[in-house]
Amino acid sequence: LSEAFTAEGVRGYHFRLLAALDQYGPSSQADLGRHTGIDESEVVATVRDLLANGLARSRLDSSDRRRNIVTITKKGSQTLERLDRGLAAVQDALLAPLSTKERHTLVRLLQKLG
Amino acid sequence: LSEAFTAEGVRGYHFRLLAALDQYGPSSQADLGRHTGIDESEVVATVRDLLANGLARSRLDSSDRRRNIVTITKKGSQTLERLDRGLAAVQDALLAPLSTKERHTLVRLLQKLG
DNA sequence: CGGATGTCAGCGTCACTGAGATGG
DNA sequence: CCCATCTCAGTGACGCTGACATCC
Repeated sequence: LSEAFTAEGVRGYHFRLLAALDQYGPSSQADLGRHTGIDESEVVATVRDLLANGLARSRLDSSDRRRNIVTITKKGSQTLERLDRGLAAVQDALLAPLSTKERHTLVRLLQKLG
Repeated sequence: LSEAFTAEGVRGYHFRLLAALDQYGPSSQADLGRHTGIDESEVVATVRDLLANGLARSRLDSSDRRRNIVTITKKGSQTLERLDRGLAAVQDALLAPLSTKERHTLVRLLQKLG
């Protein structure tokens, strides 16, 4: 499950932040925390990792100097794509015992829970 | 969810070990690890907590002096019962959005995955 | 000898708390 | 003054690895 993550030198937090950056575009760290549910104190360290690995870059918001606008890089997008493919493969293997109809039912029931 | 645990001064590992002791009776620590899926190195520390809190007691197996036979105490059983009731309440609240039929379906689908 | 048991030390991830500095 | 943002330090639970001594 996580061999794809360690192969990319990435943890779950990195993946979730990359996915949020890809989905919402350049975001402040506070927004990243809100979109991913990751605590602000964790976002700080995780963004720092992404910057160090060239998966994202950041600049100060000129109109609000508190904000750190984080943007995904091309390298980050490529890494995210590989992680997405690996995740899809793992999910397929995990859900293999279920038929297509059963998968839909499972998703529906789990969504009802929250 | 976990307020019932902290109220008893207990973590998930404590609960799982108490439940295993209640279900299987006096067990060696190795057996506890196998029954609960908790790593041996974690069983060691967790059993030590249970002993310190009077929730379990242990003695050496006279026929195999490597083994530590752990037994649940009356206090441990009472604590387990309270935890069980608290857990049942939380589960009921969590599954409230589902009908009885839907709960059965969910359990069946999840069992297929595991 | 090989294998099982118990113990210990350590690491990594996830999740949270509290505090502080800066800026709107 | 109040609030948002960012940063840092620390704690706890969970899960694992490697090592070691003891005993069967």
